[in-house]
Amino acid sequence: MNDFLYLRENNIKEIIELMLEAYTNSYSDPYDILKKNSFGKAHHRLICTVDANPGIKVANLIKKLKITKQSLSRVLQELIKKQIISQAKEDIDGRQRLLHLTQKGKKISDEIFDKQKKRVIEAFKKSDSKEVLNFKKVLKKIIAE
Amino acid sequence: MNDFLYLRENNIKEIIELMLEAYTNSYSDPYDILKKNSFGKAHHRLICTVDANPGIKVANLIKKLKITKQSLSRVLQELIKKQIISQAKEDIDGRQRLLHLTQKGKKISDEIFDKQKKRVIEAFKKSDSKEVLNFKKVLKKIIAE
DNA sequence: TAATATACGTCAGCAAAGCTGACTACATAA
DNA sequence: TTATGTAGTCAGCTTTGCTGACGTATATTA
Repeated sequence: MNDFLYLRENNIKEIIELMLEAYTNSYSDPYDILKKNSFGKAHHRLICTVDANPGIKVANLIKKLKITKQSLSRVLQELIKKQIISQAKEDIDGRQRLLHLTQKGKKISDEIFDKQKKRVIEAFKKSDSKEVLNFKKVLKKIIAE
Repeated sequence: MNDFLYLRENNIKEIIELMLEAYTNSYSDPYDILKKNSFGKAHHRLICTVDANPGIKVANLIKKLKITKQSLSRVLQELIKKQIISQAKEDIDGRQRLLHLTQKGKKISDEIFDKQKKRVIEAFKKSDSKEVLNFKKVLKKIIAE
């Protein structure tokens, strides 16, 4: 099939399943914090994405999360009302709304992150810097089209 | 905070968000194949997991996917009826059901995989074997408790 | 052997999170 | 001024998750 072992179909298939499992595990860890705040998985993904992309536009959020604006809106408006996320008009193009975590939002995001990071830190502690660097590099390449 | 750069909070947070994005992207690629077969995301995850874990028990599937047996059952029974997944009694413990993809199931899983693998192959082609090896190693460490 | 525990399946109902389509409000660009 | 682009909303639907209760077959244990 292919000269490079790591490009063999079986290896790719295995890695695709590992990504599912790693994601599922990582994003279920902060379950209690989310429940305490009456948040679900949709809120979780939204908070994480806004935290990692401060000032993101609604349109880009939709692209990243791959959901419709109606699905996003239901959750986003809820988080805006609860003052977890704030929106501000973009200066140059006044149609766009730039999203940020509020102070309150940052606090909750950090609480979520504290639970979520443990698993990753444990994994990274058992790895050397080169491995972690390569992990991140490949992740980014998978995301890029 | 920490002596090791890769253990800094900001890096961990970024990586956790990259995992969300990589998963979201990878698992949305075979959308057309799934739709063609009237399958949703739940079917997708189930097929991938059984493909990667032939002979898996229902109880272990529930643990891996982190859903209830009722949620699993709805989708699983549908795939059994459509002869995508087969179940067989375990020899030693007759209560357990071992799950496998049928021939038909393998065909569909491969169709899904063909779409899904492209993104990963592109990423791996831009990487060297060491990077891919480390990517997989770290993924596994994140999964392990 | 009889009681209990385990693995799986099922019924009913509910909640969360996704979807489509149609429409409005406002801002920008042509 | 008109057309296009960004965001928000209403209505209704499907999919995917949940809880609780119960049934059946098989193992295990007292």
